[in-house]
Amino acid sequence: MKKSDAGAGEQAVTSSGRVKDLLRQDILRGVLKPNQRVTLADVAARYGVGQMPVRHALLQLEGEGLLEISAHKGATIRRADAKFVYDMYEIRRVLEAMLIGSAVKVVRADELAAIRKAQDHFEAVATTGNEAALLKANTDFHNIINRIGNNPEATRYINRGWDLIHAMRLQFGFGRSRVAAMVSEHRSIVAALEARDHDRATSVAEEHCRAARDDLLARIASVG
Amino acid sequence: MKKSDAGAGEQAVTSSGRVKDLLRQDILRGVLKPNQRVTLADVAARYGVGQMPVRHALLQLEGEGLLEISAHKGATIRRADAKFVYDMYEIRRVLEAMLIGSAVKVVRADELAAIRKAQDHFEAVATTGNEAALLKANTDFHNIINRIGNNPEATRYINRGWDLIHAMRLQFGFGRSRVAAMVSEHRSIVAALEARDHDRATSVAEEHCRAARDDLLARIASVG
DNA sequence: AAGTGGTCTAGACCACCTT
DNA sequence: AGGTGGTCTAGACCACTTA
Repeated sequence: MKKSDAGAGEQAVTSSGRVKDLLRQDILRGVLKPNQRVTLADVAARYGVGQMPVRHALLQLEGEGLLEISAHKGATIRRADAKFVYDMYEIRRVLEAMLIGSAVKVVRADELAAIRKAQDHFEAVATTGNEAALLKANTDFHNIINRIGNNPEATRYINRGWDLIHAMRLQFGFGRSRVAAMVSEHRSIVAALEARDHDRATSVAEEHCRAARDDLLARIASVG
Repeated sequence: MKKSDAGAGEQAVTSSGRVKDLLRQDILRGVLKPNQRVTLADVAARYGVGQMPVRHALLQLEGEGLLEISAHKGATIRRADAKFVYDMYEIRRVLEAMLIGSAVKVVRADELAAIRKAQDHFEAVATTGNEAALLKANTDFHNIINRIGNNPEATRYINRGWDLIHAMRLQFGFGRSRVAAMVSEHRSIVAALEARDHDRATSVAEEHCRAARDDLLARIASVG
């Protein structure tokens, strides 16, 4: 973990970095809704900075796929419809399958322990009903496995733009039995990794992804 | 095709858009080499604009994965080693397999005709030995198929950052028999699509990608 | 035809890396 | 401490959108 990284979790040292993180949070928490316009003056006034750092932040968030900018017309939060959700989960499905397929061949005992620990934490959070914490624990679990897959580009792609999906998940919540299913699917993933069973690991990971996708799409459809 | 798009091929209407395209070309043609620092003052002077449009262009290119920016330290062209090439081709392999798997189920007769036409053009260019034109014809061929896969996000991801790979390909060239193999592999892809054979289409596409990867890696290794 | 809002220039400021 | 070079402010300019 380099110190100079101004990534999502770390402390931003520039104004534009701070604005970027604040905007990301606003998107995640639904303060900024899909399809909404974002003007330089508004954001600059809200956060007490000039327009330039805001513009830099917007350009970077555009690169992450969270919003769209067109010349002389400004930025709008990317609108995320059912097709977008479906497409994003399909990408995640094949990339995670690829990564777990690589991971299963090289995973070490201490890495398996870290995965199990993340899963224990996930199961603990699952009993609390705190969906924001659950989302984070789930992300952590998958990121550990993905990183062992040893393809940093793919790991980046998987998380790119995913904040939009997380925002929808926070808005629509999980289906009634989905949390319990997640726990059990994660256990299957861990078991497949421990058995170093390549085909089972990839198929279980793909099924996990499809189930998450279908649950979210059902939640979206049921609300309208 | 929207007019307001300031995308790669179209006419950029802003200074930063022009600078972005120029920088992309410079990366592609090897004027800017991997690992090289890119300073605002240099680029601004070279293209006769202020530093701000340059900075905007750099931020956007960072989002495309072509370079890295760290706060107060500036931008460097992303360095692309053998592992990076391998990883990028792995991503392309699984995403293109996914897309052709979708495409084979929905492809229409007129789309098949367009694919065949692109392949005819590719074969015509293949006889000329013009590698830049060959690269473009190859990209066009694959983009047509990918687009039929109807996952715009995935299509975007596939092309994201690929300029770095193209730059290496232009630098190292194709292996002796690679061009002929590309022609024949493309024909297999077209045949699988025409037969609407899902499994054959995905496996042929994956093999095509692996062969391209191994050829480029061999070229890189042989030069040193 | 005016208003809104994005784009660009010039210059001040300041973080980082030398000597 | 000085130099280099990225970051930010203020304001002019101009494209796009109302009426």
